[in-house]
Amino acid sequence: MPHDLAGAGRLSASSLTADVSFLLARANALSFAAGNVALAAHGLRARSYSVLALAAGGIRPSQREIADFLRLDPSQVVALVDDLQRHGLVEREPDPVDRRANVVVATAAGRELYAEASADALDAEEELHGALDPAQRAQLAELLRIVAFPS
Amino acid sequence: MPHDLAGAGRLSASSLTADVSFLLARANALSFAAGNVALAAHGLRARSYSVLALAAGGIRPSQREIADFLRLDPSQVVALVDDLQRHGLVEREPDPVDRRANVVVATAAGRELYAEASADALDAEEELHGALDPAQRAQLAELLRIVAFPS
DNA sequence: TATTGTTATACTCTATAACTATA
DNA sequence: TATAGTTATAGAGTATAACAATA
Repeated sequence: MPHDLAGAGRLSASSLTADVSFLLARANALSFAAGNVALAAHGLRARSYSVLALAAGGIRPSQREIADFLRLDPSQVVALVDDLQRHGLVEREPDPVDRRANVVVATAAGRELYAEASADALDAEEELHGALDPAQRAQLAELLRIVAFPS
Repeated sequence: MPHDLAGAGRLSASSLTADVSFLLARANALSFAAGNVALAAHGLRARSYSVLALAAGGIRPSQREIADFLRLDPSQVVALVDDLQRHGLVEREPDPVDRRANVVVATAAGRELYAEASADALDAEEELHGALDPAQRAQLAELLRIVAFPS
């Protein structure tokens, strides 16, 4: 069943409608805006939330790993971790096997805030993807993983 | 066949991997960057290319329609159209039935540049989606249309 | 009253280069 | 020689408010 592009109006006839890059950009813009609204109540934004998620996951990532995974410049990670640390949500720990590297770990307060924020973020995502059934949502995630993490 | 997140390394264990918003953001960042590289040779960027695409499609969109479709603020469209017009790629025409509105149409030069640029943009997209077969690509586009244009 | 285009402004995000300390 | 983190800076993108002309 093809989608009728209800929200697109007269311009749904444009060739952009077939452009995956454009669809990706528009879907991301909606998702990003809705996510930021949901996260604002917790003093977070999309980027700081992502860093907190990695720090709270028990993986003990280095700043470099965070930069690569989130596709941020390492200097941006510095600023984001600075901000989270200032709010007592994460700590920098020296990597015992590489004294150049910092491992970023969430504090107890950070883990708690992440739990609260992620619940709201998931609610916002539900809202955004309400038109997709669970199978479609899983399929979208799978296809996006392939595009987002090319071998 | 599940994807192994080859590019994600150790952090593929993170819960972000299941977060469609995050995957959308990362896929879009890659797509956006690759697109801008491809478009730079033509003096365009993702946003100005999208405006040119709408102007070159024969739809005669108003600036307001462009803003809604591309999810830009109307004031951003002013700047983008200004720039394209300065380069002789589009013209503003008064809408005969609504004197408030400007209709944006591509010039001959604009249509020609769009043809060249879109070929390169499609090549870049091929590169990005090389891991997807045609059926998967069509499926991704269909799912993204539903998310990008909610009813 | 509401909408289209416009100007102005501030903020966030992104990109690049250079430096330091370690490896 | 290369890599992790850091600082600094400039540019691109986003968000908001206000205004004139027109509906």
